Amino acid sequence: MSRQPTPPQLLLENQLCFLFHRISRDLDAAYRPLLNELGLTYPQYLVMLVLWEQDGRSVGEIGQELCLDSGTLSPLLRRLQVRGLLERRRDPADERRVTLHLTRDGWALRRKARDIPESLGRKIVDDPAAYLQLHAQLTQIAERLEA
Amino acid sequence: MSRQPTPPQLLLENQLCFLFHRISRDLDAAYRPLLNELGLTYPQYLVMLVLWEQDGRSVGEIGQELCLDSGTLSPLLRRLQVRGLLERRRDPADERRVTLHLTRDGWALRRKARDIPESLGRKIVDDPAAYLQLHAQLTQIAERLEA
DNA sequence: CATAAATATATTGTGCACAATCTAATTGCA
DNA sequence: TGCAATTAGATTGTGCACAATATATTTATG
Repeated sequence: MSRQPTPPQLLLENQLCFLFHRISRDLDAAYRPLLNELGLTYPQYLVMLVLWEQDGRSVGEIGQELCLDSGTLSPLLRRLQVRGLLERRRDPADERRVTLHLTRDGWALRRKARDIPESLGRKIVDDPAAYLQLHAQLTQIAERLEA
Repeated sequence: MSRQPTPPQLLLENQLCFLFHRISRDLDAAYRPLLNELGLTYPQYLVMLVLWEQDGRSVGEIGQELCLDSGTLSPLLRRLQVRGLLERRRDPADERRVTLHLTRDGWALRRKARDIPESLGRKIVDDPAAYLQLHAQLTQIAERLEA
């Protein structure tokens, strides 16, 4: 039987990838109680961030911003629509496109979300300088992986 | 209407959390072609890593190692069993426990996985010193979030 | 010893992620 | 103009993640 000891690179504790995987789930769990009060999941919250920043974007534009395809976004957007947070309209200029438009309730939710980012940020790193350093380093890693 | 400009902390580009979310998915995508050749998904690969390191662990022990509950692990382990990579046995000493045991095929897969970690590691950071620094920083963040 | 509490795992239901496929609309070009 | 290629989005199917709940076994307690 091939029961040699496991080579060190196959040990879980040495793997950077698992740390990213794990932190991503930790963050999701940290967001959950806060977002529950807004009735949103984390990916739904991301879509709301994108629309709060610029309303009326299309499905494709949101997908590009969040690196998500229509298979993920279509049902997610339908749930936000059912909740009454946004409307979907066919773009008259290009009938293939569907644009999303926040409702009054969708805009109102922004006030309740205002304090979430800072609250979460503090859970990751305390020091603002470390925050910026890590942000820069991770941005570089993400872009490298997406290249 | 409440159409004040979005406060900066609600801007997607300023958020560390989204970077973690995004990198986690980028890594998943980077693993996919490599793991496809082994017929594994990334979470299945994590379970195999844990068992290669120490065979015969229980569902709960694996869950603790990977921070996963039985709702995720039960069906995942069943798929690995159906693939013939492991067997599940009721622990005779405690009939509530189910222990997992790699088959010959499960062990054989370790050889094919040997080069994956290094290949992935290089996609994240080139410099070994930077790898270690980031590993330490992320470990601290993960432990802080899980505290 | 009987039974209540705790523990280990499984099941169900919801939602995200992504590949593959499909439809409809638009664009390019011969 | 007419048709092929492209583009936008939706749908389907598989798998992960997690909350809530259920079941069976073990342990603790009176």
